[in-house]
Amino acid sequence: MAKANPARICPVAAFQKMISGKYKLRIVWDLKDGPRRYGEIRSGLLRGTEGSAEITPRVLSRELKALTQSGLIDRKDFGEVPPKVEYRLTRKGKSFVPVVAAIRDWGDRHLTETATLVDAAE
Amino acid sequence: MAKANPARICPVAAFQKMISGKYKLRIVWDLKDGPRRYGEIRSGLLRGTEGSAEITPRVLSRELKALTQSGLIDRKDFGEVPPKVEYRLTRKGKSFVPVVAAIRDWGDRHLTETATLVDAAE
DNA sequence: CAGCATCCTGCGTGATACTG
DNA sequence: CAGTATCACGCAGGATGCTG
Repeated sequence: MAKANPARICPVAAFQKMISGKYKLRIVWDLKDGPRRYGEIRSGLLRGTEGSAEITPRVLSRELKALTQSGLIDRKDFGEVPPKVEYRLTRKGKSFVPVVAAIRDWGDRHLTETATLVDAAE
Repeated sequence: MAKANPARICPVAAFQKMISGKYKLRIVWDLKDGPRRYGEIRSGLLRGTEGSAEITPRVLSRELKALTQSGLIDRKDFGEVPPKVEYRLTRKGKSFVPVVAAIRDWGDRHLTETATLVDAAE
């Protein structure tokens, strides 16, 4: 705890900041099975997104960059000519997967359909 | 692996939607110890928020309303004169606490201080 | 294929003032 | 005390078009 900061930052707040954006969590989840190319990630994100407008490169690019900066994923650029780039989880990213799993798990049980009010009765 | 659903909404997306907003997660966390009044929640949120501008009533009110609609918390209005309102976790909300705990836990280990790039090296 | 450059828009968040 | 009402603004996020 060599953190003599005036106001310790809340881990939850930091988390929210880190995964802010519609796709970050899903990207991490997608990468849990191994490295994926830019296009693969893009296609993968289309499934499961109801109305699903195509995710624009600008947005995806941004998310990937942010995730890279957060240290969750790693960008591997294979030489040149037809561009090929792979993204994969870093150690930190892998350690994060269980958390996403917990989120998915909970979401599966309490969200995704009827939910919202069902067991709020208590 | 009951995964036979057709146009299923992604649980992760649903989760993100549900906890969108800077304070929702922290509110839930705050309420894990028991019911709290509006003002208490408000004060509680100030601690830990670095630059921390006072959270405006408008925002807090909105978050609380959203959480109520999500079925995570419950609003209990004691009669009238001087207004007293308590918020507490519903069953669903309580079931959500462990998830937040996981998030906090992970955040404590990988965020909150230097982080960001430290072990991205791998 | 894997992006970047520009423009545009909605909404989340904050500031400020008022009320039952 | 526990909110609501208005105004204002930055930024996430989508649409299009271009490139090495």
